[in-house]
Amino acid sequence: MRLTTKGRFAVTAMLDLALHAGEGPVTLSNIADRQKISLSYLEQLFAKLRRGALVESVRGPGGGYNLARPVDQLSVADIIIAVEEPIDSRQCEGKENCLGDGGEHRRCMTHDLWESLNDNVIQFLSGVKLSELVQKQRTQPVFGPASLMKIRPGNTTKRRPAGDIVVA
Amino acid sequence: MRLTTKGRFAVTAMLDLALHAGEGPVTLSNIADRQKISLSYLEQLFAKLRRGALVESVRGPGGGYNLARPVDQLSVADIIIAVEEPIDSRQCEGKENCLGDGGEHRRCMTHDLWESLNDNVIQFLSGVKLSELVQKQRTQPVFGPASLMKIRPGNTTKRRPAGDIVVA
DNA sequence: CTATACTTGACTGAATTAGTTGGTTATTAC
DNA sequence: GTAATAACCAACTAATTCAGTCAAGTATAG
Repeated sequence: MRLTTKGRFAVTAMLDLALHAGEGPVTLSNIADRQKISLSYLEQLFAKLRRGALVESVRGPGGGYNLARPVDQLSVADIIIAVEEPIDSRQCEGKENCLGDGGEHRRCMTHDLWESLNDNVIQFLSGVKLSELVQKQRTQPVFGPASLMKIRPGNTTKRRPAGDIVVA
Repeated sequence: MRLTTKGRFAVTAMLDLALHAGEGPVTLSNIADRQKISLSYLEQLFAKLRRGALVESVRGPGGGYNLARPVDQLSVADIIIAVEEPIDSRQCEGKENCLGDGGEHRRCMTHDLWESLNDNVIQFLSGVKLSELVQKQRTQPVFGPASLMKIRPGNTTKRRPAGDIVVA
């Protein structure tokens, strides 16, 4: 998984779409205007989102895009995976002979190490559903930097410093 | 936070460094040989790691790099933040007037939304310490794709599919 | 003094990002 | 049917980042 502004754009656009769901198809021009994203760039992103079966399109006047699934079944991970093409993350293509270390371990650690670290991040972002973002956005349109901190349970390992507000 | 191969290289290199700690300073040439990373690219990365006070350098013959902190106080997040320059993540530079939505909410959602999502990922990666990676690497040099899945507690929300092995 | 090894800076080709231009289809409204 | 709408599609572009090269330094051990 990669994590760039591209994914951010996509998440933003999808959140906008979710916020206006139920009002019929949403046009990309509308999203472009509201979120200040280039229309043609949005088209590229939505081509991928459509291929990934995250959105459905309606052509012609009155057309636009709809979410292909309910908001609680669409995660941030889904979106990012759909738009960011996958990463290589190994320079040994499955071979077992990529060490000059003295032979302590047979496979290079790079591969599996990051692969699993990756899985963890994906697991995490899969837990953040569009529905949660919509709800936060609706109930609290203007919020401080810490208001979404507590979206997921599971970060109970660490006490956050005093200034932070837990919303959940 | 960004997440590219650059950060991967850095994490790999730091893990290599950690694995050879206690044997005196480690040279970049050694890391380059073992991990098959270009020496000059490593130099760039370690320049940033040094500025970020994650490593200390010893010049001259017999020199090299040492970790600046104990392995249990060095997280994956520290490394990635040090080498990947920060992302913009807002197109309204703190202004309050970035909507054409009809004025429902005053600030554009993009900014705070991703900011806090970001914080969550950082929080998560901050929990993965070098010491854990070293230990996994030492006790189980060759491991399957699922062996690091359970590094962190906290993903108890979701049952993983049957094939996966939990190591922790 | 000399070899080692870190340090710095400028520079490069390739890839990716973000965006543009210019079309073509499909569908609705008139 | 024809005009308007809006998704689709392909090629092309400027700017940035990635990954790596090259060439100089400077500090230190022996």
